[in-house]
Amino acid sequence: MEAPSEGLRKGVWTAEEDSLLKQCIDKYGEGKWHQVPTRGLNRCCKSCRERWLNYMNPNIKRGEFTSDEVDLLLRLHKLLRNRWSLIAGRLPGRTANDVKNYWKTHFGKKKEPCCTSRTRKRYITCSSDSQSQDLGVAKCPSQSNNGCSQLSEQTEVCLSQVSNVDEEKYEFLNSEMDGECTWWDSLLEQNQVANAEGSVATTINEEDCTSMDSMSPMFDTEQLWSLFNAEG
DNA sequence: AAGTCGGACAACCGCACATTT
DNA sequence: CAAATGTGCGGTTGTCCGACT
Repeated sequence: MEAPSEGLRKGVWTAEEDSLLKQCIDKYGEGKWHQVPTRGLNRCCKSCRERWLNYMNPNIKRGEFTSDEVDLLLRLHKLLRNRWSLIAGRLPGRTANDVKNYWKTHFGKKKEPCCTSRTRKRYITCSSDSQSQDLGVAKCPSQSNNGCSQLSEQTEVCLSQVSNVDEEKYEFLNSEMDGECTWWDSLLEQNQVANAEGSVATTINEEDCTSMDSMSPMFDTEQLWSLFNAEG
């Protein structure tokens, strides 16, 4: 199954290893991870994959999360829970690891983001001229060819209300999320009406939105995103 | 100035799923 | 159909570094 770990390097990647990895990706392309360790890179294929997907991939956006990204992240987490890859798929340039780390850092500990007296090295960006314009819309990983419109209007609605003050932002986001069930229920309700004639039906319409974990295994995320799109 | 604390993030690990043989 | 292999994902850990004492 997994490659034997004897003799394979672990820990922080060096610039030389990064360079070797990039050469391998250039040659074999993404997805041929088992080829990489054969190119003089003494790392297991999984490590190579992670390094590329989480750090070296040119599509990755570094730096602070913008306010609309945070807003979207909160909404998506409410809906999807810890499906970090799905959430990341809706945040262009962000990886599942990024999203996961950000969530745990800022929200996972039930910590008020501003209650600390320390000035942290990273902040939630709340500028009114956020990068939302540059961000455009999130793409569907499974529909990466043409992408799809994602929550953009809802996000803009939120953005228009986001304050430059962290406390206000946090409270606002919380209040927004408190209304998420209503919004979600409404979304499902609309879909039910739209599908009343017998077209594709969602399997989650009976679910309380606070208990997504108990969702039917038949739950189809693509249907969910189509609902998102239809709503936005 | 030095030591400590804690946040942020990169990387590791184990498991599950998909694909191939 | 079952085993082997490859890949993806989420949870956890380790390290770095800035802020504080």
